[in-house]
Amino acid sequence: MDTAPRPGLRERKKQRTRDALVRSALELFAAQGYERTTVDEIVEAVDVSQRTFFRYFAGKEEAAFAVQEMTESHFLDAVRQRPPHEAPLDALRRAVMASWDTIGEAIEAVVPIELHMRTYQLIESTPALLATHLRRHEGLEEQLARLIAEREGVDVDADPRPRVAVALFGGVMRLAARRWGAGEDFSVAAMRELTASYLDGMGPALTEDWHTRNKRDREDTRDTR
Amino acid sequence: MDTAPRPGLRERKKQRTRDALVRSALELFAAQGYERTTVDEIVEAVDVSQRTFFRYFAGKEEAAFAVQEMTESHFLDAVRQRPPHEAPLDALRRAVMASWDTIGEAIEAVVPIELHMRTYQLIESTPALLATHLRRHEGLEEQLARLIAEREGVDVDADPRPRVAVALFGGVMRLAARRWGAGEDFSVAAMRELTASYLDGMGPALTEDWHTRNKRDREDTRDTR
DNA sequence: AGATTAGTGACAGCCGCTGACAATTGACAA
DNA sequence: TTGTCAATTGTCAGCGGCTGTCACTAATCT
Repeated sequence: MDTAPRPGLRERKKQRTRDALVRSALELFAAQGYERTTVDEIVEAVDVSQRTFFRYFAGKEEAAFAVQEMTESHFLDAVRQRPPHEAPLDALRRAVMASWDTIGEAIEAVVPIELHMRTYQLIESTPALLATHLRRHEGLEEQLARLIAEREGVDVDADPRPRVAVALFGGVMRLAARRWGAGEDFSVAAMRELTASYLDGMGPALTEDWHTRNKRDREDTRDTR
Repeated sequence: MDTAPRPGLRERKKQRTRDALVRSALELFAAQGYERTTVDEIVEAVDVSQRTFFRYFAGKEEAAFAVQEMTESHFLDAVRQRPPHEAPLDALRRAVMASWDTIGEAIEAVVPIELHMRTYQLIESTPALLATHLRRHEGLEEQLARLIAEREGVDVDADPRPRVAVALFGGVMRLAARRWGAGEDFSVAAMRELTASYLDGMGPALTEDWHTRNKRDREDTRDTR
């Protein structure tokens, strides 16, 4: 399973340069904001040319999402490792919880976890980064839908249920993440609590009556003209 | 309620310039793609300076979303007009259906509807535009959540149910929109059908067993360590 | 009509990003 | 070791999005 015997000097050097660029970028972003940080500042701190930066990253944004990328593929792996007898939403929920317990070390190899947390806050509060983050999130949902469809043995393009389930799950996850970022407690434990509580709220939100209102017969809503 | 007696020459001129820029932009985007269209091309077709373009729009993107902006506020109005006795998800569903029946004229006043449709396709297929679209979508969800919370008389920050309900609804709506854009039939009727069918799938997706599997007892999933 | 104010055009300049080409450096064999 | 090849990098030039500044024109106000 270990397919990395000796990366070779060249490869190691590349990895070091890349990590240094990510670290330098995230530090500068956290210190002075994303927009106010120029690529020239980033490369100057690592002492490489601007052209080199753009050989490692397609754009300034990609550097900001380098660590996110790691956590996402880690989560996907966790989903793949769920036993097939678990129901879809159950497997997703357990995979989230499990991946948070083991992602720490991988992150720390590149940047301090605290910096990663601050980067997440920055993404949520910077419109340009938030937009890209949401697009990436949707890409992740697409991959999740295919995984779920495979688990359940259905055709992801013919059967809407995998995508619907993942959309519900993803929507609630984003809600929890947003609230976590807006709160005070940035610990993993807090995130875990929030996520569990929001996931528990999915069912109740679908039952139509919230306070004292009686259950009413749902007439056909297809056409209101 | 009509607070627009005489716009004045100056105001009318501004409106015409703006509409011309939007039309010119969307036509060029549709013809040659978003990225391959420069702001210089857009302003040349309207015969104004590049500086003027950036006085009307914060960026090239904003011109691409000018019509979307109209449809979104139209939908919000439709939600506000739903009678308060309707359950949240029911009101949202009916508001979508209702707003589609009346948005046509407002769009046509600026650009041909067919161009608006093509623009939507373009947004879905252009990564940079898709990202911004998703961020706008989330902004809309936030406004929806506040509306729903007000209708139901709950505190949007203390009670998670409005946001959860809207997240579920919004996620399913995006799914339908995405599929509509990927399909063949770009009529409003097709969109209506798709939306209804996806909304109907929300309930079934939450019930955990999809094929022959028996309902299993949900153990506690809060902690898997 | 004259004063005021809003909208515009022209110009200069920053920043993200890319193509092209030359220079450097690690990988591998002779 | 040394020479060759290929990968990586630096330098330079340039485009497109976007902004600040300032003078100029045209609509509005008195």
